[in-house]
Parts: sequence; structure tokens; C-alpha cells
Amino acid sequence: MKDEQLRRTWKQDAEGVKHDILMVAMAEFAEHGLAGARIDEIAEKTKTSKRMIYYYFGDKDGLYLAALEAAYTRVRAGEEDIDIEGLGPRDAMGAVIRFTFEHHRAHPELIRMVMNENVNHAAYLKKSEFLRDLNLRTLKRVERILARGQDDGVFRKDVDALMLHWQIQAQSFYNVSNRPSFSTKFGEELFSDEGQNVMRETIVDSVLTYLTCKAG
Amino acid sequence: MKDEQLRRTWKQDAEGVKHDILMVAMAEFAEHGLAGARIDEIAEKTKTSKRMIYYYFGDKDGLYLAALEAAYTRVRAGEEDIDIEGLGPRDAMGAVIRFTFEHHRAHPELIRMVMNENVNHAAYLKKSEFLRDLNLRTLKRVERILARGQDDGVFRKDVDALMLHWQIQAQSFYNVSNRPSFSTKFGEELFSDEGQNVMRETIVDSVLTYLTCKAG
Amino acid sequence: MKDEQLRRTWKQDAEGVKHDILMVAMAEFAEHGLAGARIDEIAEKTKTSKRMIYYYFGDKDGLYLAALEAAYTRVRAGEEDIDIEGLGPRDAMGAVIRFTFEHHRAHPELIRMVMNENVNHAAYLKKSEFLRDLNLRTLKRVERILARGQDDGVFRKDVDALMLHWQIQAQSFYNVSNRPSFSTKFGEELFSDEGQNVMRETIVDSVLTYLTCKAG
Amino acid sequence: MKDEQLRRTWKQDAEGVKHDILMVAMAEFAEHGLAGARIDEIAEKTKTSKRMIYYYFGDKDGLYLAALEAAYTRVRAGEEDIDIEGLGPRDAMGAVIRFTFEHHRAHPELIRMVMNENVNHAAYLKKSEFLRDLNLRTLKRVERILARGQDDGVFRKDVDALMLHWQIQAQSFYNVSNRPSFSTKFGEELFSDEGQNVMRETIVDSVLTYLTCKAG
DNA sequence: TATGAATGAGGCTTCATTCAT
DNA sequence: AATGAATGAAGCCTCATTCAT
Repeated sequence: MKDEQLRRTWKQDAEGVKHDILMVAMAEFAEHGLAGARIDEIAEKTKTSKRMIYYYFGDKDGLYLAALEAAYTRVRAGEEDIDIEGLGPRDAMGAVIRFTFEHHRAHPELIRMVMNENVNHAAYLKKSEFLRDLNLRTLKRVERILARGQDDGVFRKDVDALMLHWQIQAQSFYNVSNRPSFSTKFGEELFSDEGQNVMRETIVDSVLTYLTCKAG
Repeated sequence: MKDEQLRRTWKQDAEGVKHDILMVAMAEFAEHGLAGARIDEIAEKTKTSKRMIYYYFGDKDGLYLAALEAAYTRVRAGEEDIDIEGLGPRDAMGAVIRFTFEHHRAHPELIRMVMNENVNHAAYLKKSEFLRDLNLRTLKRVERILARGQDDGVFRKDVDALMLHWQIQAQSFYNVSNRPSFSTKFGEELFSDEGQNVMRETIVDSVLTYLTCKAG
Repeated sequence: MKDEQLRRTWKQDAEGVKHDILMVAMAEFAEHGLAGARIDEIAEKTKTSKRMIYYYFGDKDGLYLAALEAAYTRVRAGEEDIDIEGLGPRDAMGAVIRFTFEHHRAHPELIRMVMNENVNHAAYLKKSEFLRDLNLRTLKRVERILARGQDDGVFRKDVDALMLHWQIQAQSFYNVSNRPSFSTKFGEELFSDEGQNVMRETIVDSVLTYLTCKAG
Repeated sequence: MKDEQLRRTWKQDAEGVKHDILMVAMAEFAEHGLAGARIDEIAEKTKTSKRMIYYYFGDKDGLYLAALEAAYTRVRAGEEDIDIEGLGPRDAMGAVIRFTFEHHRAHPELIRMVMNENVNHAAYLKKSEFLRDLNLRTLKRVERILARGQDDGVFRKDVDALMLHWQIQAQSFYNVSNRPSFSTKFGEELFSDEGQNVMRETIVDSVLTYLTCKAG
């Protein structure tokens, strides 16, 4: 079963045990959803036992919520890396779109957890104040760049930041979430490395065109 | 419990019974997903008994696949209604976008079934040739209009029909699929009747601008 | 395990199966209480399986409530046998006391279920209207006889029927319920056949003396 | 959680810790019974930790037995207060009955532990010599008063002290133990302050009448 | 003396499915 | 074509208890 040597390493390491459980749980919930995931299966893939899951997380729901939060927080770490301070509005907006697109691509497990949340009518998202506030920063960044571009006269004035944010999110999210069904119907073409580059630049292009085009 | 009079009406009406079961199953699978739906619950809401589900559909998977197909076919009926023959490329494309957007909005149960399929890596979609081919027509229409606009010199040449189709689908789908999580984080504003009108026209506007803008 | 021949006899005999489960459950809950009884143990002693318990009774609480009701109703069957119509108030009251005393003695399993109910603050008794109303008849009988005796001038006037009923119940119940602790402390003497006869007649004697004594 | 200051006070105070645990355990066992009580729950309500329970009492059974003994001894403290030396047999017997009745009323937690013992066939009571001998004194007192009254010619001769003791105990005990079920069926009337006074005096009256009535 | 972490065993319950008629 | 009864397997969770420090 479990490597006795390894277990000894973890003994009394509450944070380590919790983290181990969370990583496994996140993967399992992302893969199978709340209803589809199995506590037994999660425990099996863990360095510890099923009993510890209940010890630390209470019940399946508690574990799910913790895994959801873990998925968000883990992903958030890499989010700040983007530096747009020195860029003009166009380039800044392009950078934000590219970052969002690639960020979603890089974290399919979070996308899948959010898909599950939507299947569940965002029941657990609603429960967690922490989670609800998490994405506001992304919106704020779009708002700032948009405002700057509008002040500079580079961007058209009749564009709403929330709506723009929504469009960027929609396409970045759908790219990951609906890849299985879309590629089943229309082929893998769009999802090759090359295809994804084209897609990303097309989104950038279409958003910037929309924001900057004089005629129409 | 069940109205005896009504049941008598269905007696010997195999198609009626099957249809009844399918409609209930579709609603339940759309609501709870494959893993989350309960055969008992489905049977309960049916005019007939649990045994009949197994009689007609074999097992839960069989019922799910049948419900998935039913969801697609039921929705497909209303799809042809759109008449774009007399329209110019711009108006035709606008009509297609508006139709797609509203069509997705009008059929959340299908959206939810597709969400579930994506959670399941489109396992059942892949099984059904029937389902795979179903959406090709929508793509074809976009292709035709795009080609016409490009021939007329109204639309820019460097746009790919599949990519364009993808963008329209992405936003129309995400609008329904991710409403729970998005509205939890950013409010219901975008999802009021007025908000949805703005969103739809924004999508139309941005796509058409992208297709037609000379400068950039 | 189970006799295959016997099972075949029970097959499709829903009432038989339910009754079988109830009798076993009653015995187990009487013996161990709600918390102490084990569903596995009950199932084991049953002609059927654990699954059927849930099929018919939903959960442990449901089974407990059903067993409680069964205990009451089963005991109630023999209750009418007492014929006091032709008797004078003294003899009638004596008959009622003797009947109550012996009736409690004859049904320790019901006494034990009621003990358990009292440990649980009568939580389930309160839930069941059926159970609440069940003992009113006994009180009514005492009321009638008392009133008759008071009208006849045989019984003293300042006696309350409910209080009298309470005294009869108290001693008849305690005789069964507290036999373990009482006999541990004070010996089995009172609980031999002879001791029980003495006890019963002592109760009759003391109640009738109280009801009829002129002096004081 | 726990008041740190208070805990420091208890530190090194083994007797204090044990006493604290016992008081909590008594309350929990009285409330839920042996099977229904939870070690976790007891530990939670304690000033100390679960580990200490095992340290001092070995296991759940050990804790239960200790709590049972604690319940008896704690209650016993106030028992001597009754002074009947200067009273005649009638008044002395009345005083004993009143004392017993009120004493039971005042200590429902002991009554509930004894109820539980009876549910368990007095298993733990039988184990403890200490507990078995505890109530003999009460019986002795009744014996003495009864003998005195019989010698004086005030009480009838054919009354057995143990039986009399039993009757007093039965009614005093049942008043507390079966209040939940009795009041559920017949109302709270008998259990108001006024009702309890009436009940107590009725018991006194009926016992004394029985003991002293000449005619019948 | 004290404690947070850990746990095996067993508890209750639910699931999709099949049987017998 | 139809149904109420029945079920094995597996799910989630809780219990008293012990370990390591």
C-alpha cells in the first residue's frame, strides 16, 4: 500500500496532509464533478486515509468547497506577473487578453471546477465570500486600461468595461470548457498549438479592432 | 399519485411513454448532470414506472444518451425559421448572430446538457454520429455568408469561417452556461432583459466591426 | 444463512416482510434503545435483508417510530377483554388496577420502548398523533368508575381521576421498568410470582382504602 | 474557546480535572444515555481534552461507571438534612414521603442515569458494590418509622416495610422519569408547580390513609 | 501531565438494477 | 406491456480509541 517511510515523513504534518488531500480532491472534483467524485477514490490517491479527509474537512461538501477555494488561490499566485505599466492602452489591452487566454489554458482544472459550479448553479461559489471577491481585480484592470484608452481618444467611448471583461472571459473560458464538444463536432484544428495561437491573436485582433475602429 | 385516467390514455402507447420518460430525463440530467441525476427521481416524475425506463432504455447510460439526443433534436425543430436569403452580408451575419444568441438563451436545458458532456469529455457525444453532425449546418451558414461578404468586398479577407463561428458560439454559449458564476461575482446586471439586449447587440456590433473595419 | 425454502415462502409478501422486520426491530429497540440498536443486527435477525428495512421504513428513525407504534398497537389488542359492566365501583376499580398491573407485566417490551422514549424526552411519541391518543381510553375508564363510585357515595369526593390514573400507572410501570435497579439494591423478593401477587394486591388494597376510608 | 486563565488555574490539579470531566460526563450520560452520549461531545464541554478522559477513566464504560457513582454521591450529600426524630409516626412518615418526592424532583439527572441503568438491565449498578448499598439507608428509615407506628398502634400491622418503601419510590421516581410520555398524553397539568404540590400531598394522603384507616 | 494528529472498524444510507408475476 | 418487490454493491460518515511528542 503506502510507503511506510514516506508516511513517517508526513506524520504530524497537519498542513502537509491537508495540502496533499486538497490537491488530490481538486483533481478528482475537476475530473468528475461533485456528484461524480468518490471519497474513496480521493482517499486512495492520497498519502493518508479516508478518515483524515473527514477529520480535516468534515464532509464531502466541506472538502469540495475547500478544493474549490484551493483551485482559485493556487491559480491566483501566478496572476500578478503581468506588467502593463509601461504600455500604451492598445498594447496593455492586448497583453491583458493574451494573459487571460493563456491563463485559462494553463489551468484547465480550475476551469473544470467552475464548470461544475455552474452545473450546480454556483451554489458553493455563493457560499464563499472569499471566492466571490476573487475576480474583481481582473475586472478592475480592464476598467483602468479602458478608461485610459478612452481618455487618450484611442478607444471608442461607448464601450462598457464589464461587457468587455465579459467578452474576454467568455472566449477564454469557452476555449477550455467546450473543447471536448467543439472538437468532437468541428475537429481538433483550433486546438493544436498553432490553432490556439491563431485563436488567441484573433480574439486580440477582434477586440482591439472593435475598440479602435473609426468607421464601422 | 398518478392520475389513473391519464395512464389509461398512455396504455399501449409505447411512443408516448418513451417520450414522457425522455422529457423528464432530459430535465433531470440537465439539472443535475449524469452522475447527479437519480433514476428514482426520474421515474417518480414520469407517468410510468421505473421498470419501464429499463425496459425501453436499458440502463442509465442508455437513457442519458437518448435524452441527449432528444435535447438536440427537440431544439433543432425551431432552427430553420431564420430567413436570410434576401439580406446583404452584413444584415445576414447580424441575423445569424442574433438568432444564435437568442436560440441559446431559449434552450438552457440543451446548454446544460452540453455543459455536462464537456464535464464528461464529450464521451457520449463522441458515441453518437447523429449528434456529431448536427451542428454542421450552423457552421455552413456562417461560411456562406462570410464568403458572400468577402466576395462582395464588404468583409475583410483574412477571417476564417470556423474561427468566426467559434466566436459566435463561445459568447452565446457562455452567456447561458456561466451565468451562475458570472452573476455571482459581477452581479445580475448583464442578465436582465435590458442587459441581454445590450449584450446581444454588443456582440453583433463587435463582430461586424471586426469584419468590416478598414483601418484598425 | 437464511433458509432458501423459507424465503421463497415470503417472496412478494410485502406485509409479511414488513411485519417480520417490525417484530425484530421492536425487540431490538426495546432491548438496546434507539441509539444502542444496530440496523445490521436487526437485519441479521430478519428473514429479509438490510436493504428492505430502508425500502419499507426509510431510515432508522422511521423504523423506530414504526416499531414504537407497532409495540403500542400489538399490546392494545388484548386490552378490551376486561368486563366491568356488571361490577360495583369497588370491584370495578379493583379489576382495572389488577388488569393494568398485569398488562404492564405481560408486555415488558412496550414498557422498555416507553422507557426509551422518556430517555429521548418522548420525541417520537410527540410526533405521532396516533400514539398520543392511544391511552386516553384507559383514563376514561378510571374516570367513569370513579364518578360512579362518587355518585354512589362509596368513594370519597375529593379524588381527581387523572391523579388516580397516574398513581395506578406509576406503580404498574415502575414495577417493570425499575425492576433491574430495585432488585439489585433490595433483592428479587418482590419480583417472584408470589411477591408480584402481594404487590398487586397491596396496590389494590391501598388505592381502595384511600378511596373508601371514612376516618383517616 | 476555553478561557486560558481558567485552564491555568486547573493545571496540575488532577482532582479538579477529574471532577470537571465527571460533571460533564454525568450531564451527557443523563441526557443521552450510555449509547447515545458521545465522548467527543463530553470532551468538547470539558475544560480539558479528550485524551485526559482516557487517561483518567480508561474508556467509555469506565467514565460511565464513574459518572454513575458521581451522580449518586453528589446527590447523597443533601440527604441527611431531614430531621424526624422529634416527630410522631404519622408526621415522620409524611416527612419522609415529602422528602423523597422532592428529592427525586430536585435531581432529575440522577433519575435519568438510573433510567438508563434500567435500560441496560442495571449492568453497571450490579458491578458497583458501593452503589448497591447506597439506598439501604432510605429503606431503614422507613422501616424504623413503620415499626414505631405499628408498635404505637397508629399504623396497621399487615404492612411490609419494603413494599411501602417501594410504593414511595415508585411514585417519586415515575413522577420524574415518565413526565415526558405522561405529559405528552395527558397534558402538563400535573407537572406545574401547583400540580406537583397536589401530587405530593395526594401521595402522602393516600399512603397515610392506607397505613391508618381502621374501616376500609 | 498534557495534547493535536491520526485511525480501523463499523455505522447508516443510497444507488442502479433485477426478479417474479 | 407492465409492475411492485427485492437486492448487492458501494456510497458517505461517525465512533471510540491510540499515537507521537
